[in-house]
Amino acid sequence: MENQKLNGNDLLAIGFEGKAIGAALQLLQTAYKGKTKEHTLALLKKVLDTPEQYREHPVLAPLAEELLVPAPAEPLALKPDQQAYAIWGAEGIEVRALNQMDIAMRLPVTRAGALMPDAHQGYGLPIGGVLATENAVIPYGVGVDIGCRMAMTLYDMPATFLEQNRERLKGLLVDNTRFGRATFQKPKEHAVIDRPEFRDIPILKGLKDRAFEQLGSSGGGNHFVEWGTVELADAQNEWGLAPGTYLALLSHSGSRGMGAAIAGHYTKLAMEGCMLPQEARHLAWLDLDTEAGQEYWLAMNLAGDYASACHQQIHERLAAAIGQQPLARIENHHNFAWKEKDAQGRELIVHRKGATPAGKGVLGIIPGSMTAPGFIVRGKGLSASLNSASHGAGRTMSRTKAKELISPEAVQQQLQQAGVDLIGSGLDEAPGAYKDIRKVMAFQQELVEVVALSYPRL
DNA sequence: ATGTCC
Repeated sequence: MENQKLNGNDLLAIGFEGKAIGAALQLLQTAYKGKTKEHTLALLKKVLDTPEQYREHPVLAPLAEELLVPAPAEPLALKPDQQAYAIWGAEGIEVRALNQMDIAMRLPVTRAGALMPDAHQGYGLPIGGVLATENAVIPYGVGVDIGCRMAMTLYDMPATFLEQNRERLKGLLVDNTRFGRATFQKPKEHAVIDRPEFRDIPILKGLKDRAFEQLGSSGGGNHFVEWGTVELADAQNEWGLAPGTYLALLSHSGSRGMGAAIAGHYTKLAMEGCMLPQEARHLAWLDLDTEAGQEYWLAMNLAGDYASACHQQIHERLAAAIGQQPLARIENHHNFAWKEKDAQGRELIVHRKGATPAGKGVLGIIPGSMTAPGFIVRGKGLSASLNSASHGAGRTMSRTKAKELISPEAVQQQLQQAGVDLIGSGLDEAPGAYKDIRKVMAFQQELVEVVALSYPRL
């Protein structure tokens, strides 16, 4: 009798919602008829609070199962108006990259952004995009190759050393680097492989063995290791080196399969929990207060340290091979997220996806192409750029288009003209596939000052 | 970018 008065509104009042209301009302049609309303409501409240305890219950199990179904993620709307952001070298940036940045500036978590002069289309955030969010990290705002970076060591070089030792130096590169799917037969130990994250974070457990196998290797795509000469013009340089010409080893690579697997795993998680409109779906974020967000942050940092370890080993092997200690070392990553404070002292998550950190006095390396010079730069700390600069020249055409349009003969001629011995590369990395680095540097004069030029040789 | 599709 009493239960005839118990209706959906009573269930809403104690916190039931959605399909669980129907499931509970259905139960009440057959069970608990002789019980008081108070008794039944108290029981239902207990099921609502701890449904896992009623999974096996003879009567309440169907309701418990309904309560245990995870609620579908709420679709999130983009803000109607995008926040303003600064662009350097806008005339050289493809429309698709601009459109992607416009969408990123409409995310509810976005607080600031900027676009670098080498920008081009990527997944979600464009390459060359910088995005500052509040308490949220976007796995595709970091990119697939987490922690991808540049590293350079400078060596004392008698004027004619490189020219007189081309074949020997080339041989040392072939012997001491690994590209594509090749790895070292016996990888060198490194402390990064013993990090506790590899056992504390489930996804990393399965990635440790391959990470060790790939340690010290470079991968593919635009990754390289090269000998070159550095023309150091700045007498007030950080290393106290005399202006002049130095032998330089320059490397570009990232976190190999490990970073790619982390990016894939957490992007999928983010997209499941953060439903965005189709045009923004790859910008799904993880809240840093959630377990997944904190895990990604730790895994991303480990991938960054792993990428750094690979460069360390590359440079260690080649320093040993030429029997010299480096005079100076420069390193910077350009696919990563950092916790940084803005001008108001507010902590933001700054994603740089193919952008060089350029805080005041911060050194970085911006490579040109296989024939064009790279630039060692010192950041000027411009806040409108979120303390960033480009991470290279930027592509003028897609990889597919480059393979179609560029002839091997044309590349040969460019290499010869620049005095570069190429050990190996695809046409998709040909100089013609990239913008003119000198123009790109001209666009970003207010972001960085040039410390030295680096000329690729072999 | 990526044992280049689980």
